[in-house]
Amino acid sequence: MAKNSGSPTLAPAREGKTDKKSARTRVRILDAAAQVLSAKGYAGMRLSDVAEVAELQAPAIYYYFPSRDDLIEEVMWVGLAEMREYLTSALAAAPADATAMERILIGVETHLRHELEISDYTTAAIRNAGQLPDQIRERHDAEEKKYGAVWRDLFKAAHASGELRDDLDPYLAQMLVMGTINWAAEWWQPSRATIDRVVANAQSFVENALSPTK
Amino acid sequence: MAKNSGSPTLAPAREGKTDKKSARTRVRILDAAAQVLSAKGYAGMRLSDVAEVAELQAPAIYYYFPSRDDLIEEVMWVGLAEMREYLTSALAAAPADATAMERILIGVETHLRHELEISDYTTAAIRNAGQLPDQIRERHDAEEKKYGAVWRDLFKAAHASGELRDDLDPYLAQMLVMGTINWAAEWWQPSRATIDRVVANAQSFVENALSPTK
DNA sequence: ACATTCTTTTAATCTACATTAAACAGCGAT
DNA sequence: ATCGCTGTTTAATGTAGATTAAAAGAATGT
Repeated sequence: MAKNSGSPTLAPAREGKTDKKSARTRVRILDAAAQVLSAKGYAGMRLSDVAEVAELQAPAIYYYFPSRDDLIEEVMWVGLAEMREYLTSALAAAPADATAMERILIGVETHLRHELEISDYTTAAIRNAGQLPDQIRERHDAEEKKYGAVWRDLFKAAHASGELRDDLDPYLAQMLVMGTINWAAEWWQPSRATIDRVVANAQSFVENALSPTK
Repeated sequence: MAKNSGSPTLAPAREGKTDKKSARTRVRILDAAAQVLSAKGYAGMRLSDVAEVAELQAPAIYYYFPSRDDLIEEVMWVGLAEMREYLTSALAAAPADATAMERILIGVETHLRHELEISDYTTAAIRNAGQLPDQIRERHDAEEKKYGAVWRDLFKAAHASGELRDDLDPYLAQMLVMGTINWAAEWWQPSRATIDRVVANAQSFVENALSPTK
């Protein structure tokens, strides 16, 4: 059930630390929190569980995070923020003459790969987005809006260039695509299909879902 | 935020009661629980919150449900079970010569309409499916499997009759479609689009996503 | 009016965490 | 070998919230 490979390298931006030794512990706690948060939910995430997964004692967490809520806030934020970084840099790397649809398919791939690799962060974010106390929710909502905006532009462009079937509302089309790819974190298991296969199927699915029939 | 219109008429099957007066209170509690469960999650659902929404005192809940977990189990179950009933009866009502794709689109419509109408039950089920204690999870998983099986048959049929593009894996295609429609409960708001519009867009989206390009 | 069964309320319990306090261990520099 | 800092542990503390007990309050039939 533990699915966190990568390093949420973004996180420590706030602190001025570029250390290595204890910074690793911090990440270990963050990963553990993502895992437990995803499995038990906002209210169900016990610090003792996080501690167990991170292999230390609960109060040690307070050395790195001022409170349980701060820890949760960071988990909720990391997945999304990283996701947006990946997406924007992937789009930036695309050839300048890429069509809107090609860009959307890049988005599908980037989103899926990142989502499935750090799925604890993703499912934590998905399942708990609605359950957060207002204070925590703010930062998360802001980040989510930023991420959504990137996608919105892609769909606007596709609509403008006639790459979107005209019986589809661009906003609804975007939401339907987001569902297609977000939901993957809920069902995907390495044993059922490789990430490559999922990506290929999703791209084909989305492209045909959106494109006008010639 | 309160979105429960219909009557989870299925529920009292277990008890031998066909009453009216207090049965209404029971439903009120169930609806309230769905709402709170969807908003706060399994661990975050306080009986006092449920009580407040249902407009009674917390201990009164114990008159109708043996424990918090039993209440939750029933909420998790009702949405799914009703959904399957709707789906199977809608499919049964379809003309005998309906194509596999037509049946899938019936499924899309049925699922979306039911989901968006009783969305508290749906989002509760979606968000908490992974967070339940094993005991509760069982019944839910069983029901989920039954529901998934209905869909699986639809996709098998579509695959067999060549109505599914052959670069799509039937299993993955099913999951992608489920994502498209399940996710709607997370973003849909009556203010953004009517249910009819959502249904129409989703059907068009799914049909083109799946159908071979002639 | 009264007994009986349903329904709901207020007043105790009891336990599981988050958080805080206090103490301990490693370790580099002096 | 001792000081001071970083990181971690064990031992309190406090509170929220599920559950249970006991007591009212309706409703219904007689």
